[in-house]
Amino acid sequence: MKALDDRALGHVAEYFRALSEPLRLKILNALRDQARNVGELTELLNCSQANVSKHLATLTRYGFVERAAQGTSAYYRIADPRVYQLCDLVCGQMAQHFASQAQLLGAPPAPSRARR
Amino acid sequence: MKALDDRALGHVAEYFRALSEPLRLKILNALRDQARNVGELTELLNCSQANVSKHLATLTRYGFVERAAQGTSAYYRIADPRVYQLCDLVCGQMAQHFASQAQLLGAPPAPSRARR
DNA sequence: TTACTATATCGCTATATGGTGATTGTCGCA
DNA sequence: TGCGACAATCACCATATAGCGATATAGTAA
Repeated sequence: MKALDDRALGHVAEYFRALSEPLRLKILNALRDQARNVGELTELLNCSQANVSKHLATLTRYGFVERAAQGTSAYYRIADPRVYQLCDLVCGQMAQHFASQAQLLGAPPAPSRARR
Repeated sequence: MKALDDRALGHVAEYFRALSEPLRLKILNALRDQARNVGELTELLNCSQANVSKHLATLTRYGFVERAAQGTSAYYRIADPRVYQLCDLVCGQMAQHFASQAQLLGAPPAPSRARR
Protein backbone atom coordinates (compact mmCIF):
# COMPACT_ATOMS: atom_id res chain seq x y z
CA MET A 1 0.00 0.00 0.00
CA LYS A 2 2.63 2.47 -1.00
CA ALA A 3 0.86 4.82 -3.37
CA LEU A 4 -2.81 3.97 -3.46
CA ASP A 5 -4.96 5.53 -6.10
CA ASP A 6 -8.25 7.04 -5.03
CA ARG A 7 -10.27 4.10 -6.22
CA ALA A 8 -8.40 1.51 -4.21
CA LEU A 9 -8.36 3.80 -1.23
CA GLY A 10 -12.10 4.15 -1.38
CA HIS A 11 -12.41 0.39 -1.34
CA VAL A 12 -10.24 0.12 1.73
CA ALA A 13 -12.40 2.73 3.42
CA GLU A 14 -15.53 0.75 2.56
CA TYR A 15 -13.93 -2.35 3.96
CA PHE A 16 -13.27 -0.63 7.27
CA ARG A 17 -16.76 0.83 7.28
CA ALA A 18 -18.23 -2.65 6.95
CA LEU A 19 -16.50 -3.47 10.24
CA SER A 20 -17.52 -0.26 11.97
CA GLU A 21 -20.89 -1.41 13.30
CA PRO A 22 -21.13 -3.12 16.70
CA LEU A 23 -23.90 -5.41 15.53
CA ARG A 24 -21.87 -6.61 12.56
CA LEU A 25 -18.93 -7.33 14.85
CA LYS A 26 -21.27 -9.24 17.14
CA ILE A 27 -22.41 -11.32 14.19
CA LEU A 28 -18.83 -12.10 13.20
CA ASN A 29 -18.11 -13.04 16.79
CA ALA A 30 -21.15 -15.29 16.95
CA LEU A 31 -20.00 -17.05 13.78
CA ARG A 32 -16.48 -17.50 15.04
CA ASP A 33 -16.86 -21.17 15.89
CA GLN A 34 -19.92 -22.31 13.99
CA ALA A 35 -22.35 -21.47 11.22
CA ARG A 36 -25.73 -20.13 12.32
CA ASN A 37 -28.99 -19.27 10.63
CA VAL A 38 -30.76 -15.95 10.78
CA GLY A 39 -33.18 -16.98 13.48
CA GLU A 40 -30.42 -18.15 15.78
CA LEU A 41 -28.52 -14.93 15.26
CA THR A 42 -31.64 -12.87 15.86
CA GLU A 43 -32.15 -14.57 19.20
CA LEU A 44 -28.49 -14.52 20.16
CA LEU A 45 -28.05 -10.84 19.42
CA ASN A 46 -31.43 -9.83 20.78
CA CYS A 47 -32.49 -7.61 17.92
CA SER A 48 -34.91 -7.62 15.02
CA GLN A 49 -34.74 -10.19 12.24
CA ALA A 50 -34.87 -7.48 9.58
CA ASN A 51 -31.84 -5.83 11.08
CA VAL A 52 -29.86 -9.06 11.21
CA SER A 53 -30.70 -9.81 7.59
CA LYS A 54 -29.61 -6.38 6.52
CA HIS A 55 -26.27 -6.62 8.28
CA LEU A 56 -25.72 -10.13 6.99
CA ALA A 57 -26.25 -8.80 3.49
CA THR A 58 -23.57 -6.21 4.11
CA LEU A 59 -21.14 -8.76 5.51
CA THR A 60 -21.82 -11.02 2.54
CA ARG A 61 -21.31 -8.23 0.03
CA TYR A 62 -17.84 -7.56 1.39
CA GLY A 63 -16.93 -11.22 1.56
CA PHE A 64 -16.77 -11.59 5.32
CA VAL A 65 -19.41 -14.32 5.49
CA GLU A 66 -20.95 -16.86 3.13
CA ARG A 67 -24.55 -17.88 2.80
CA ALA A 68 -25.81 -21.44 2.46
CA ALA A 69 -29.51 -22.04 1.98
CA GLN A 70 -30.82 -25.08 3.80
CA GLY A 71 -34.53 -25.65 3.53
CA THR A 72 -36.19 -22.41 4.42
CA SER A 73 -33.25 -21.41 6.53
CA ALA A 74 -30.12 -19.54 5.54
CA TYR A 75 -26.96 -20.52 7.33
CA TYR A 76 -24.10 -18.07 7.43
CA ARG A 77 -20.50 -18.85 8.15
CA ILE A 78 -17.21 -16.99 8.19
CA ALA A 79 -15.77 -16.84 4.70
CA ASP A 80 -12.31 -15.58 5.63
CA PRO A 81 -11.04 -16.20 9.17
CA ARG A 82 -8.40 -13.55 8.65
CA VAL A 83 -10.97 -10.96 9.60
CA TYR A 84 -10.19 -11.91 13.17
CA GLN A 85 -6.59 -10.90 12.60
CA LEU A 86 -7.90 -7.43 11.94
CA CYS A 87 -9.91 -7.43 15.13
CA ASP A 88 -7.00 -8.74 17.15
CA LEU A 89 -4.73 -6.04 15.76
CA VAL A 90 -7.27 -3.37 16.62
CA CYS A 91 -7.75 -4.73 20.10
CA GLY A 92 -4.03 -4.65 20.72
CA GLN A 93 -3.66 -1.13 19.44
CA MET A 94 -6.66 0.01 21.42
CA ALA A 95 -5.33 -1.50 24.59
CA GLN A 96 -2.07 0.36 24.17
CA HIS A 97 -3.85 3.59 23.31
CA PHE A 98 -6.02 3.41 26.38
CA ALA A 99 -3.05 2.54 28.53
CA SER A 100 -1.17 5.61 27.37
CA GLN A 101 -4.23 7.77 27.86
CA ALA A 102 -4.65 6.48 31.38
CA GLN A 103 -1.01 7.30 31.95
CA LEU A 104 -1.55 10.85 30.71
CA LEU A 105 -4.55 11.33 32.96
CA GLY A 106 -3.43 9.58 36.09
CA ALA A 107 0.32 9.93 36.13
CA PRO A 108 1.26 12.62 38.68
CA PRO A 109 4.95 13.11 37.91
CA ALA A 110 4.48 13.78 34.18
CA PRO A 111 8.04 12.83 33.38
CA SER A 112 8.87 13.66 29.78
CA ARG A 113 6.49 15.88 27.82
CA ALA A 114 2.82 16.02 28.73
CA ARG A 115 -0.35 17.32 27.08
CA ARG A 116 -1.49 16.04 23.70
CA MET B 1 -11.02 -11.05 21.31
CA LYS B 2 -12.73 -14.17 22.49
CA ALA B 3 -15.75 -12.91 24.34
CA LEU B 4 -15.99 -9.18 23.99
CA ASP B 5 -18.44 -7.30 26.09
CA ASP B 6 -20.60 -4.71 24.38
CA ARG B 7 -18.51 -1.83 25.60
CA ALA B 8 -15.25 -3.10 24.18
CA LEU B 9 -16.98 -4.12 21.01
CA GLY B 10 -18.32 -0.63 20.56
CA HIS B 11 -14.81 0.71 20.90
CA VAL B 12 -13.54 -1.64 18.23
CA ALA B 13 -16.35 -0.51 15.94
CA GLU B 14 -15.40 3.13 16.54
CA TYR B 15 -11.81 2.31 15.76
CA PHE B 16 -12.78 0.82 12.42
CA ARG B 17 -15.08 3.73 11.73
CA ALA B 18 -12.21 6.14 12.21
CA LEU B 19 -10.48 4.36 9.34
CA SER B 20 -13.54 4.23 7.12
CA GLU B 21 -13.13 7.64 5.46
CA PRO B 22 -11.05 7.97 2.28
CA LEU B 23 -9.77 11.39 3.28
CA ARG B 24 -8.55 10.10 6.63
CA LEU B 25 -6.75 7.25 4.90
CA LYS B 26 -5.21 9.77 2.53
CA ILE B 27 -3.97 11.76 5.48
CA LEU B 28 -2.44 8.68 7.07
CA ASN B 29 -0.81 7.87 3.77
CA ALA B 30 0.56 11.40 3.43
CA LEU B 31 2.06 11.13 6.91
CA ARG B 32 3.61 7.76 6.24
CA ASP B 33 7.13 9.06 5.76
CA GLN B 34 7.11 12.51 7.31
CA ALA B 35 5.29 14.88 9.60
CA ARG B 36 3.27 17.62 7.88
CA ASN B 37 1.37 20.67 8.97
CA VAL B 38 -2.24 21.43 8.20
CA GLY B 39 -1.49 23.73 5.30
CA GLU B 40 0.68 21.17 3.59
CA LEU B 41 -1.97 18.50 3.98
CA THR B 42 -4.66 20.85 2.71
CA GLU B 43 -2.67 21.44 -0.44
CA LEU B 44 -1.62 17.82 -0.87
CA LEU B 45 -5.12 16.46 -0.50
CA ASN B 46 -6.74 19.27 -2.44
CA CYS B 47 -9.54 20.01 -0.02
CA SER B 48 -10.60 22.63 2.50
CA GLN B 49 -8.55 23.48 5.55
CA ALA B 50 -11.57 23.10 7.81
CA ASN B 51 -12.12 19.60 6.57
CA VAL B 52 -8.51 18.59 7.11
CA SER B 53 -8.58 19.97 10.63
CA LYS B 54 -11.74 18.09 11.43
CA HIS B 55 -10.35 14.78 10.22
CA LEU B 56 -7.06 15.38 11.97
CA ALA B 57 -9.00 15.89 15.17
CA THR B 58 -10.66 12.53 14.65
CA LEU B 59 -7.38 10.79 13.92
CA THR B 60 -5.85 12.40 16.99
CA ARG B 61 -8.75 11.39 19.21
CA TYR B 62 -8.27 7.75 18.32
CA GLY B 63 -4.52 7.89 18.69
CA PHE B 64 -3.56 7.44 15.07
CA VAL B 65 -1.64 10.70 14.83
CA GLU B 66 0.03 13.14 17.21
CA ARG B 67 0.03 16.91 17.14
CA ALA B 68 3.04 19.13 17.69
CA ALA B 69 2.57 22.90 17.68
CA GLN B 70 5.41 24.78 16.08
CA GLY B 71 4.94 28.51 15.86
CA THR B 72 1.54 29.12 14.35
CA SER B 73 1.68 25.79 12.61
CA ALA B 74 0.55 22.39 13.82
CA TYR B 75 2.59 19.45 12.65
CA TYR B 76 1.01 16.03 12.67
CA ARG B 77 2.81 12.73 12.59
CA ILE B 78 1.90 9.07 12.80
CA ALA B 79 1.60 8.03 16.42
CA ASP B 80 1.46 4.28 15.86
CA PRO B 81 2.91 2.87 12.65
CA ARG B 82 1.02 -0.36 13.26
CA VAL B 83 -1.98 1.27 11.64
CA TYR B 84 -0.33 0.38 8.35
CA GLN B 85 -0.43 -3.25 9.33
CA LEU B 86 -4.19 -2.92 9.39
CA CYS B 87 -4.24 -1.36 5.96
CA ASP B 88 -1.94 -4.00 4.56
CA LEU B 89 -4.11 -6.76 5.95
CA VAL B 90 -7.19 -5.19 4.44
CA CYS B 91 -5.50 -4.75 1.10
CA GLY B 92 -4.52 -8.39 1.04
CA GLN B 93 -7.97 -9.59 1.95
CA MET B 94 -9.54 -7.27 -0.56
CA ALA B 95 -7.28 -8.49 -3.31
CA GLN B 96 -8.25 -12.06 -2.63
CA HIS B 97 -11.92 -11.18 -2.40
CA PHE B 98 -11.85 -9.40 -5.74
CA ALA B 99 -9.91 -12.24 -7.31
CA SER B 100 -12.46 -14.79 -6.22
CA GLN B 101 -15.28 -12.57 -7.41
CA ALA B 102 -13.63 -12.18 -10.79
CA GLN B 103 -13.20 -15.92 -10.92
CA LEU B 104 -16.86 -16.45 -10.17
CA LEU B 105 -17.87 -14.06 -12.91
CA GLY B 106 -15.43 -14.73 -15.69
CA ALA B 107 -13.52 -17.94 -15.18
CA PRO B 108 -14.49 -20.61 -17.70
CA PRO B 109 -12.14 -23.47 -16.84
CA ALA B 110 -12.15 -23.34 -13.05
CA PRO B 111 -8.91 -25.29 -12.78
CA SER B 112 -8.06 -26.90 -9.46
CA ARG B 113 -10.60 -26.29 -6.77
CA ALA B 114 -12.69 -23.27 -7.51
CA ARG B 115 -14.51 -20.99 -5.19
CA ARG B 116 -12.50 -20.28 -2.04
C1' DT C 1 -54.20 -25.67 -3.71
C1' DT C 2 -53.69 -23.79 1.51
C1' DA C 3 -51.15 -22.98 5.52
C1' DC C 4 -46.95 -22.30 7.87
C1' DT C 5 -42.10 -20.99 8.57
C1' DA C 6 -37.92 -18.52 7.57
C1' DT C 7 -35.71 -14.96 5.28
C1' DA C 8 -35.28 -10.85 2.43
C1' DT C 9 -36.86 -6.54 1.20
C1' DC C 10 -39.61 -2.17 1.41
C1' DG C 11 -40.94 2.33 3.36
C1' DC C 12 -40.01 5.19 6.82
C1' DT C 13 -37.83 7.95 10.71
C1' DA C 14 -34.10 9.52 13.41
C1' DT C 15 -29.46 10.25 13.80
C1' DA C 16 -24.66 10.76 12.59
C1' DT C 17 -21.39 12.87 9.94
C1' DG C 18 -18.78 14.72 5.83
C1' DG C 19 -18.33 18.96 3.56
C1' DT C 20 -18.44 24.08 3.28
C1' DG C 21 -17.85 29.06 4.33
C1' DA C 22 -17.38 32.14 8.08
C1' DT C 23 -15.58 33.15 12.41
C1' DT C 24 -12.54 32.90 16.33
C1' DG C 25 -8.20 32.34 18.64
C1' DT C 26 -3.26 32.23 18.75
C1' DC C 27 1.28 33.08 17.47
C1' DG C 28 5.03 35.73 15.35
C1' DC C 29 6.54 39.95 13.47
C1' DA C 30 6.78 44.78 12.32
C1' DT D 1 -0.17 47.69 19.62
C1' DG D 2 -1.73 46.29 15.02
C1' DC D 3 -1.20 43.09 11.19
C1' DG D 4 -0.99 38.82 8.87
C1' DA D 5 -0.71 33.75 8.78
C1' DC D 6 -2.27 29.50 10.47
C1' DA D 7 -5.32 26.35 12.66
C1' DA D 8 -9.51 25.18 15.21
C1' DT D 9 -14.17 25.72 15.74
C1' DC D 10 -18.96 27.13 14.58
C1' DA D 11 -23.34 26.97 12.00
C1' DC D 12 -25.37 24.94 8.49
C1' DC D 13 -26.69 21.66 4.69
C1' DA D 14 -26.84 17.26 2.36
C1' DT D 15 -26.36 12.56 2.53
C1' DA D 16 -25.90 7.89 4.38
C1' DT D 17 -27.55 4.47 7.21
C1' DA D 18 -29.10 1.92 11.50
C1' DG D 19 -33.26 0.51 13.21
C1' DC D 20 -38.23 -0.55 13.03
C1' DG D 21 -42.73 -2.48 11.46
C1' DA D 22 -44.93 -4.24 7.57
C1' DT D 23 -44.81 -6.81 3.56
C1' DA D 24 -43.06 -9.88 -0.06
C1' DT D 25 -40.76 -14.07 -1.39
C1' DA D 26 -39.38 -18.86 -1.15
C1' DG D 27 -39.38 -23.38 0.66
C1' DT D 28 -42.02 -27.16 3.18
C1' DA D 29 -45.75 -29.85 4.52
C1' DA D 30 -50.64 -30.86 4.98
